[in-house]
Amino acid sequence: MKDDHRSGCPINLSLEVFGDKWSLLIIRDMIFGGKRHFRELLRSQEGISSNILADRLKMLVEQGMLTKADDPTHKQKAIYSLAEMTIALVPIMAHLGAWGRRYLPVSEELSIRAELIEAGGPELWDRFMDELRHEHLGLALDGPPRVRATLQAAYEDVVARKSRESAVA
Amino acid sequence: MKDDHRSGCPINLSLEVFGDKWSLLIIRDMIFGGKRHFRELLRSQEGISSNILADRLKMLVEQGMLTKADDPTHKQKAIYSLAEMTIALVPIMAHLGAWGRRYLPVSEELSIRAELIEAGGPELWDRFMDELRHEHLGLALDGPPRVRATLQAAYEDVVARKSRESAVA
DNA sequence: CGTAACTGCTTTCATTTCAAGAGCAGTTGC
DNA sequence: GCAACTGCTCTTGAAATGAAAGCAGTTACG
Repeated sequence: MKDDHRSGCPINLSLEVFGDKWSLLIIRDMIFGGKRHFRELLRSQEGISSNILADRLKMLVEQGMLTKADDPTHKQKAIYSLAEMTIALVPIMAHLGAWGRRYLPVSEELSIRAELIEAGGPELWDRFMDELRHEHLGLALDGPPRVRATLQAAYEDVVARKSRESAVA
Repeated sequence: MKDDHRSGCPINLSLEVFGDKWSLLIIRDMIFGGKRHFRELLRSQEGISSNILADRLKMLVEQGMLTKADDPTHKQKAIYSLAEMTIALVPIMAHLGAWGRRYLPVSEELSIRAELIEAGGPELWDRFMDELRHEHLGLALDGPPRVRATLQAAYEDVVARKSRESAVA
């Protein structure tokens, strides 16, 4: 019915799911930024516009990458959650970040997370994926979550330091 | 001058380079299909059209992902080569193929390569990357290249088997 | 109770990109 | 000599994108 795929190649099919300029950024913000709501996702570094965001969220939900639920705390809020297949992208995000850091003109504050994730290696990725499964899928987690908090703290340290430096200059 | 990037985030910058529906397929065909010429790349599984192919090749060359040279055997032929930064995408391609194979409706013949690459693990990837460096960058390689040939043979086996099966049915 | 801020979108419209196909100026093999 | 091949380019219509404004509520707060 919906099988209008260009080919059955795994790489092609993957690109059909998130091979555009925005889908992976939304997923990035959910994974590393902990964002769950429309208005949060709208405040991306790159300035996605609301119609595109709405469209991509809809497609990602249709494709099983995300799920959408009502937020019990607010009748108009929707909560988006990562599905397992999206959590499984963490290693790819890690590689992608490492690759970008190595070959492209990244900024320091926006690549500190990528640096830590690269340094942490597969063990950190697994730990992080378990945290995400806990947050988004309700699975048990032993010990408190800490990976994203650590990444976030490192990011804020860099921002604070840069702010101090530019104040001096 | 040309720094009109949406942000300095490594993932975003990576997407600005190959975050579209075609660039990675071109790279896939060069890496796994051994394609080097325009007309070869035009015969992709997915049917890229010539203007898009021309545009993407131009952009990939501009961004340093590929290099273009005259083919000594034919005055009108151009040879495209992978740059190191593109060879460095092999692990990402491997993960991407593995992910697609796990979560998307891939076809058997087009995913056999992904299966072998996943099974081979980082050691196979490194070996393959050395072969690519040999082919595209002229670096030394000890022993004969064999990874792509092995992948190709496996692909052809599946195609042959499927052809036999459908002949019976 | 009033009101300002916030909720997830939708609509509009101009601009850009994509896609299919035909065509082209040569080059090559036979 | 001629058919097949070379890497593209051009044209044309369709589709996607992006900025901005707007909307029908809901909620927090004084």
